[in-house]
Amino acid sequence: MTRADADDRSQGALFAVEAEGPFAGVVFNRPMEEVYTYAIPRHLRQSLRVGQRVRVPLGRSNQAVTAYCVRIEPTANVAPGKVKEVLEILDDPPLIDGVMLDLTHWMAGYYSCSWGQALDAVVPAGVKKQAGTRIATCLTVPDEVRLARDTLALPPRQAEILELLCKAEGTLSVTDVCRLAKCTTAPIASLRKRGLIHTVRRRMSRAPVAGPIDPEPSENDHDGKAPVALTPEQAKVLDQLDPVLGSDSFQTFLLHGVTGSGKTEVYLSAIERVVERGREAIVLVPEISLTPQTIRRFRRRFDRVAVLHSHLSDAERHRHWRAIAAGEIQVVVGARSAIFAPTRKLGLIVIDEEHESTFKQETTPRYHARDVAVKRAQLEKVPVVLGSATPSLETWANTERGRYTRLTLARRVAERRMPRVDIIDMRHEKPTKGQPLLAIGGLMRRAMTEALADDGQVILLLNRRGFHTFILCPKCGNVLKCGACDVALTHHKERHKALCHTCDAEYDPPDSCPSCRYQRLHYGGIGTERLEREVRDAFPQHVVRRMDSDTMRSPGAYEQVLGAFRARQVHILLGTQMIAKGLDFPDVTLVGVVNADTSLHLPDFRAAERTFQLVAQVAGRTGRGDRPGRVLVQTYTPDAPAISFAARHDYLGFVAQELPEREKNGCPPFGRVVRLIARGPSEAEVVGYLESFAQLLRELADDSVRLLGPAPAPVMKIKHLFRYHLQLRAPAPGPLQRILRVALPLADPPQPIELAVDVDPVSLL
DNA sequence: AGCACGCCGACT
DNA sequence: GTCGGCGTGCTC
Repeated sequence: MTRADADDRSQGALFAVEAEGPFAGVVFNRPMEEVYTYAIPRHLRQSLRVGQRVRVPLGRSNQAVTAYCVRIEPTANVAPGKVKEVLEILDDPPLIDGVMLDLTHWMAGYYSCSWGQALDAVVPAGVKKQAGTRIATCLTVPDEVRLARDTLALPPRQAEILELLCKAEGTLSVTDVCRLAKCTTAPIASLRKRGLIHTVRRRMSRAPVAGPIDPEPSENDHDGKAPVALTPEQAKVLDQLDPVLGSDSFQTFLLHGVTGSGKTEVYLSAIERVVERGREAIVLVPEISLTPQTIRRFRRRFDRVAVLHSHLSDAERHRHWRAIAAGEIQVVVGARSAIFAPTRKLGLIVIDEEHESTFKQETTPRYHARDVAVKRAQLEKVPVVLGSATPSLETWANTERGRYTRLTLARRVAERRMPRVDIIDMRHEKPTKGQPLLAIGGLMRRAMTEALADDGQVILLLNRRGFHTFILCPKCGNVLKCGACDVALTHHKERHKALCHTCDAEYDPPDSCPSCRYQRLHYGGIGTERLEREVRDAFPQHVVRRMDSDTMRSPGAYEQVLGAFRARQVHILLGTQMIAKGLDFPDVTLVGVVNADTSLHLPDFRAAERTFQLVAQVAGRTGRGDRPGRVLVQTYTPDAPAISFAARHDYLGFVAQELPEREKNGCPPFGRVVRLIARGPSEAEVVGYLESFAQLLRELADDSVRLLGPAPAPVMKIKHLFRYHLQLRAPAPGPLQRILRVALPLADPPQPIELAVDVDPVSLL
């Protein structure tokens, strides 16, 4: 097929070929459900494999588009006149193995996207673009020339080059030869002309020698590979895991271990046994936990670790992918998408902090990496370990139902105690008259003074960025909002801007009310920036550092601050969620939760669960050394179960309290939710569309399915687009999937309106 | 998702 | 008379 043919629109029929097997079944990265059948031209028949990407002509214009080959079959089940030919194979070897094909097929059904879209989410962009490689012309010497080369009378340069090529290991490119023989391309061209060497176009790594995957054999490496003595609890858990590790059987474990109980050591020991048996492990952690500390721990224990951060370049990601696919890696550590790592002989999957909502992808396909991991483990016939101090209620319910096996670490390592947690009822902390409201109450301040005097370090959590969290007109009651979003603006004093945290729009802080022109706007609410100011003023002798997404913008800032905190050059570390998870600093003797209520009153059935998790997690950051730790929790709702159970380290109590609430409302884990979000520039059209969609769903739904809405989404407008949603709830996922499979193709949104389907949503905002 | 086809309004 | 708006439907 020539280029001219491909460009000629009127000759589409020329692309259809006489049906002659075998045929390739391909899927597209588009919302097209079916598998399309293409003929395989003779010259590709030997090389085409399932799991490769191909270029195929599509549509009347026969535009060449990329597709994934998902099967090869002897006969075509389509009208023969329609079948066209595969144009080109893009990958060799295939990118996707059989298990990943099955996994993506399952994802497509479960998360209501096309198979091609699921496949496209699995392959990193850098791999698709073949980043870090280029096409080079390689030179080969035919065997008869190789043997007879001494008998040939050649000019000196050409003889030299031929000798070079014959002795070289593997093939050399034109540029390699020029460099080695210190010549131009002229003698090479002459050799080619005489037919003494041949050329092959080949894709090569751009870097002459690929650098090491594991660049930093860290500073104190000596304590490295020595096995660590396990606590009796850890040893018992490992004994329970051991028979399943490397046994080719699927089983899901929940490792429920309190903060500081040594879950990571259990993972490491389990992975060690898997690696000893020649298998590989995938470890998923929330992005925020990919700290140098965590990474170092894995690198000390294993020789070949691939760490997949979000900040890898396309080329680095590609290199890692290839190394994993080549079986050169023992352990893959990474965030969400690392669940798709192309391991060769997977032996174990670990999901650390399995309750974390960052495992849910918020763009199509909206998969949950924990649930995908369980499915992958099932397909690979390997065990999967979900670890958490505060398991999600879904996972907990699965242990109660006997689907998952529960393993418990109830005690901290080294006989350390859980920290004492005191709740401070802020309703009794009266602000001094005439003074602005302070973030830190008297009790908190005193405890900080004591901890610091005792040479301890302090962590303060406040889950809100900015200086003031709202700007209000006291005359007309107007709260200043983003022009594009239905969201209150946050005042960032350092940047002299009022920011929208949803669309990142920046405004100059107004000095009068935009609606009534009143001059004395009230700036209120406390964010991390203001907390920092207050703490610096109150503790001028101590070094204070703030960690939130504003101060952590430059690469390396995170490591820098944590390093300084570890070295005790920083005494008080304050910040958002960022400081609540996974940090392990032995000298932290006080953790203060500045406002435990921030996440408690959100319109989301998981609000209580989130609050419980956050308080319990941050409380776990103290008492990790020889000294006991203490936690203070400031709240206006001290009786909220999420807070009081967290204060008592009582996960089971919280679960026993929360589950009946969920059951009453048919919320997970007592049912499945699918959320449909429509957005568009015209509110009336968005509502109209969702209303008609809801009508269709009501007609299709059986009695087990409940439909809620349409209703405005809690954040009703983002970037000038109105958002409405509706929810489908049912006891089991089956009926919901069936309804969607029928309804979605019948209810394509009209022009500018977009519809997102969120199966098992983690956020309802 | 693209992209062609088709059926109605303002222009050389 | 045509150029071009974007609604509808198909893609092996």
